[in-house]
Amino acid sequence: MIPKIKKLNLSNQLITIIIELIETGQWEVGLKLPNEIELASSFNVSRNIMRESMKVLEKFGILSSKTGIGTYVSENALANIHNMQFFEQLKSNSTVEDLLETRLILEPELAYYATLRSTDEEIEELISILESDAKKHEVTAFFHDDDFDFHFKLAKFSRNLLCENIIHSILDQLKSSDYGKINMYVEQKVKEESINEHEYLIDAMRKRDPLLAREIMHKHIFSRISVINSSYNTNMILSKNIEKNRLKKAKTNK
Amino acid sequence: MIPKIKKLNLSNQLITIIIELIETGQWEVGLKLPNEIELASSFNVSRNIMRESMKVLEKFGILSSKTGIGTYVSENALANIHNMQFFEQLKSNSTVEDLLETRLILEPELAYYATLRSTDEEIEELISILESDAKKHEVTAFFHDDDFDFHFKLAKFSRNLLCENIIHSILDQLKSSDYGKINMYVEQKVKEESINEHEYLIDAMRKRDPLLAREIMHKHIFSRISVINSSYNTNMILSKNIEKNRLKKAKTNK
DNA sequence: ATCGATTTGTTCGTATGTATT
DNA sequence: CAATACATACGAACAAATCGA
Repeated sequence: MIPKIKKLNLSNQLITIIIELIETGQWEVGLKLPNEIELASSFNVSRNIMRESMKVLEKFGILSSKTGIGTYVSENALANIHNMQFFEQLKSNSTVEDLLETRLILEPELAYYATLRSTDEEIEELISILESDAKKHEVTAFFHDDDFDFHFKLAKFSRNLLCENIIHSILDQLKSSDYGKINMYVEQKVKEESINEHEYLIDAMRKRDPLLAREIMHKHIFSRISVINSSYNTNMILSKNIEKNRLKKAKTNK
Repeated sequence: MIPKIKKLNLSNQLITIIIELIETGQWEVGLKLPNEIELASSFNVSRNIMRESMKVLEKFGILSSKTGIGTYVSENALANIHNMQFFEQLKSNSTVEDLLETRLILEPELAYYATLRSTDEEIEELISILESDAKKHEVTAFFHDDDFDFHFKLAKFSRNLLCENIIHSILDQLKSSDYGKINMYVEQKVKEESINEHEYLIDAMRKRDPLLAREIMHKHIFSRISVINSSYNTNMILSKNIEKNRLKKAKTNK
């Protein structure tokens, strides 16, 4: 095996170094940094490199620069360093299992809240998505934009912006994953089944029955996951029935 | 009212413009961009500003530059643009209500999964946190590091890295919010109550009773939220009892 | 395999705008 | 108003990596 030599560019190195300085407390929160010229010379880089790094750290809420005043370590630098690491993971490293399981956790509750908080007009919106969905008789993409829209709008109607964003990111991520590609070629029968489940959900929302809506959404996502599991990827184990196996695994791995 | 004039610096403006170009499809995914000098002149900025902007967009996984080759719009640029917006919101704009409600949704489920998936040794870890917690007889910070650790470790033991990170970010955010500061000065009685709830939860985990663990965690977070609501901030309405009022409000606001 | 063209990576010098005193 | 300190911005140049002839 030939070891891969990753040559990090200066600004990325600098970003890492500065984050470490803050994490280890050598640069305390709220600290006023020396000016750009001094900083650059103390790190032995040019001013532009210094600025490129600081620009990134500023965007992530770790540093904060004010014209004519100076640059400071942000008050919530530590929290945002973690957010940044979270972001790195979200960007590339989330497993399909984690993504699907998070949907299974979040979306039933969001259906619950959406049932309580959505307006009648908003429920009509969901119906119109479903109709445009049902009209497409051809076996098109199952995990297509309409299905995406339905789940995304429902998250929106739950009136929790944070959860809405989380779901949006997860759905985006899934679309570009293998799971998303597999879902494109699912058979017509499964597609119709899913549309039916969406219909049941809307019925529950119309009746303003949040508990029923939650239950339907849970079954819906769970069955969707199961279909994918059984037909395409046996490793994608999510079923609650086999969680005891996981438990054993965790014990033996110890 | 004097309108606030926000003078955005060039690179931030440029970042916004480029994101819009990609969102509207004018810059397609996978597109190879002109070289930095041409780009800079077409945007009427210097090459350094161009580079600062591109560096940020690269860190967010929206652009991708390779030495000697050129710069491209990333394959998952659209997903990462949304991730970036999610990040912006996470950084600063999440309401305490949304943060707490998301805990209420996630953590009971995480307790469920942690009960199924944690090792015996990991449960012991939770106990040791609790003991160091209980030892501190003085009325110290209630929402202090031990409480944080307990909830964070539990999320870790759920074996879902995505959820673990979400919870970590939320707890970080709450600590630095008004809610976090209020929580510092809660009375001894409430603190003991909370520690007891943690104990019940550990008992349920030892019995490997996931449903009970979930229920206890839900009650725990819910009661914690209620305490804050009733004693400090009547606007922080989260109780499910008053959700019907929210529903009415949503209707009338339409 | 070398050379030249292309492109990003990096540096320096200089000028401008803005906020504090 | 002037002096100072700082971030913001520009332009020219060279270094390093990559690709194709």
